[in-house]
Amino acid sequence: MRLDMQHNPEISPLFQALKVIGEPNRLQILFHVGLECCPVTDIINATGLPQTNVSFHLRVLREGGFVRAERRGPFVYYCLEDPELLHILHELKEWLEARPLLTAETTSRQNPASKHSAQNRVEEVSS
Amino acid sequence: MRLDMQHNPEISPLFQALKVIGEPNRLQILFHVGLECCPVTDIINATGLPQTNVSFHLRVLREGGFVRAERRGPFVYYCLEDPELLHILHELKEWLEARPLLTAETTSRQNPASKHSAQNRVEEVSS
DNA sequence: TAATAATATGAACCATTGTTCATATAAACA
DNA sequence: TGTTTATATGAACAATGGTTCATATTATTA
Repeated sequence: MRLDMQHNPEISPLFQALKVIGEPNRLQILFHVGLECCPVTDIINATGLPQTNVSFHLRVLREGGFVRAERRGPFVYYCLEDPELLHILHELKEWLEARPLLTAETTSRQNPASKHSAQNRVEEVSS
Repeated sequence: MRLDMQHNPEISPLFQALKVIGEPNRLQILFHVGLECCPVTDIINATGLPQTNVSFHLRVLREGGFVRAERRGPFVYYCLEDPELLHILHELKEWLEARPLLTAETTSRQNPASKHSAQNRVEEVSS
């Protein structure tokens, strides 16, 4: 990535955040924690991920300010810092699911059959 | 990434989308296109990215269903598929900027000085 | 205090993906 | 038709970042 990009004040916080939540296991962890705090063991069982991997992702989420850790006896509970995040993600999810489905020609990044096909050419527009 | 994750119907479309827009150059391109279609040359000039790189990111955005291409004479104009995306991203951005700032201890992923410091330990909670 | 359970960490490894290079295609114009 | 401009593509390369392994830390309990 170009250095001057991640310091662009206009979008820097946005892409820093998207980098953190744009990872499937972390997204799954966020949704599993949900509105109720839960211990790491819970997340390990729910996701099936190895303990060390869960700890890694929890650290990224914690340092991104999305969750916080609370020790309760031998367990460390993780909680969402702000449940509002769930609303925003839900809204994005709704929007994505409402979109018209993409065709195979546009979704596949290497489909030999679609090369040079009519669908692959850009729409011609009267300028 | 685990295979069963990207096929989890609950979050799959969400993380597929976040992967696409969670890249700084693509995010910059999305914001630059904004509400008005613009030719690739415009994006090249605005971002300073090499032409071939811009084309690469435009392809990812196109195949993700975020933008569409329209040829107008010698130029190919790119347009947002749905401006609603800008609203959602703006909302996320607002929320991020409203959050309390993170301390150096929590944001730094390898700060030797902060290791084993009081801040690095989890909050103790009466269970 | 020894042993066990819960979680974190650093380093090595490996996969994904962004970048670059060379080149191809498509349209406009001389 | 030859040349120039605009954009796309495939392959090689490089970097980022996720995963695993071994081990450390912290708290509990016998």
